[in-house]
Amino acid sequence: MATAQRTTGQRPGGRSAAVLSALKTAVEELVAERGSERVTIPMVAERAGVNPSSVYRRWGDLATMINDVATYRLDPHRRLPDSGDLVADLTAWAEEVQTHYSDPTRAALLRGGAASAGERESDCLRDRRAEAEIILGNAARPPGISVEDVIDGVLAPIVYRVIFLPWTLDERMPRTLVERLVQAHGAAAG
Amino acid sequence: MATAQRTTGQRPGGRSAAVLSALKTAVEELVAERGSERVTIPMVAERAGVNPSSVYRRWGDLATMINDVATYRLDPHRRLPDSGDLVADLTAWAEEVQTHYSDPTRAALLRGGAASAGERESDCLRDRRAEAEIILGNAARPPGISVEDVIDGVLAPIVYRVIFLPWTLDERMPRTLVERLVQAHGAAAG
DNA sequence: GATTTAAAGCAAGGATCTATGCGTTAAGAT
DNA sequence: ATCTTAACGCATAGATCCTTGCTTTAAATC
Repeated sequence: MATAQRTTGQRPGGRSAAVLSALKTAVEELVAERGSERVTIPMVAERAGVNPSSVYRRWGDLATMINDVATYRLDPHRRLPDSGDLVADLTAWAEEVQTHYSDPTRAALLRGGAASAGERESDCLRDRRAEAEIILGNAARPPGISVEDVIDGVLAPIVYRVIFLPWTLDERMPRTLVERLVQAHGAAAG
Repeated sequence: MATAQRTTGQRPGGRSAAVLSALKTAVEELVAERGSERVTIPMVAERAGVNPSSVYRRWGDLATMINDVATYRLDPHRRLPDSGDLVADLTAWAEEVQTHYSDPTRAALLRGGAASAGERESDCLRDRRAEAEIILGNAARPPGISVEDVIDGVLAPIVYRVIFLPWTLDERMPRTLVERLVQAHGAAAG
C-alpha cells in the first residue's frame, strides 16, 4: 500500500467547491463581456460573491486564473467518439470542439488562454491534443496521419477562427477539414 | 485638386515619431519578457522614457496599444513574392510569415493581439489575409483555391503553433502545408 | 524668422488594485 | 459529537494605476 495521494488535509468539498464554481462562472461571464484584458480580480470576486483575498491566495494573478479556467472547461473525461471509422470519429470530435468554442464565453476564455500561452506549462488546448491522439489510436489501421497532422489540419483552423474570426465559423467546416486531411494524405500515400 | 487628406495640423514628424518608436519598442520588449497580461502602461512609458500620460491620451488602454503595435509590425507595403508559380509564391510567403513570428518578441505580441481579438475591428492578422488574397490574384489560372483555404490550410497552423506551441515550429512546415493544400484540392478537382 | 497649435511633459487627485495579519467557518478525521 | 486546521471573510495599509488641468516643447505653416 503506497501512501495515498491525499496529502492529509485538502478541503475540496462543500464550501470550497461552491466558491470555486462561483468564481469560474464569474470569470467566464466577465471575460466574455469585457475581454480578458479588461477584467480584474476584484471584479470577479464581487460577481462571484466571494472575497477578493480568496482569489489572490488561490491563483495569485488573473492570467493564471483565466488559464486555469480555460483549460478544464471541456470535460477531459467525457466519452470520445469511437465508431471504428476514423473519418467519422475525427469529424464528430471536430464538430464537438467547434460547437464548444462557438459559445462566445468560451471563445473569450480561449483568447485569454492564448494571451498567457507560449510555455510548456500553460497550453490550455493540451487536452484537445490528447483527445486527437486517442482517436487516432482507436483507428484499426492508422493511415499515416499523425497527431500533428490533425492539429495542423483540423484543430488549428477551428481555433484560428474562434480566436480571430468567430463570425466566419461554419458548421460544415469540421467535416470539410477532416475530408481534406484524409485526401491530402491519401493522395500522397496512394 | 481636392482638399488634401491632411486635416490641417497633424504632427507625425520628429519628436512624436521618436516617442512612438520608443513606445513600440518598449511594448515589444516588455510583452516578450513578461507576457501581455503582466505589462502596464506606466511600465511601457518608463522603459520608453516617455510620460505615461502620453500613452493614455494616444491609446486609452493597453489592449488597444498592443493590438496596434501587433498589427503593423510586418510592413504591409513590402514586396510580395510573385514568380508566376502559385505554389512557390505561397511557400515563400508562408516561410516569411513563419520566420517573422518565430521571433519570441513578435510571438508574444501576437498572443497579446489574440487576447483582444474577436471583434471585426481588432484582427491583427488582417494584413496577412490581404496578402494571401494578392498572391492568389497573381496566379495566372486560380486553381479553385480560395483565400479561406489558404488561411485554414497554411496560416492557421502556423499561427496556432506560434501562439500555443512555439517550440514545435519547423522550417519545413510552410512548404509541407502548401503542398498539402494543393494536394487536397488537386485530389478533389481531379 | 515669426506664428500657430498639436502633442509631450509635469504634477496632483482620486480610484482602483495587491498583499497580509487576524478572526471565523466548516470539511475531514477520530 | 468533538477536534483539528484548511480555506474563507474582513479590514487595512501600501502600492500602483488612471485621469485631468496646466505648462512647455517643437512641428508645420506662413
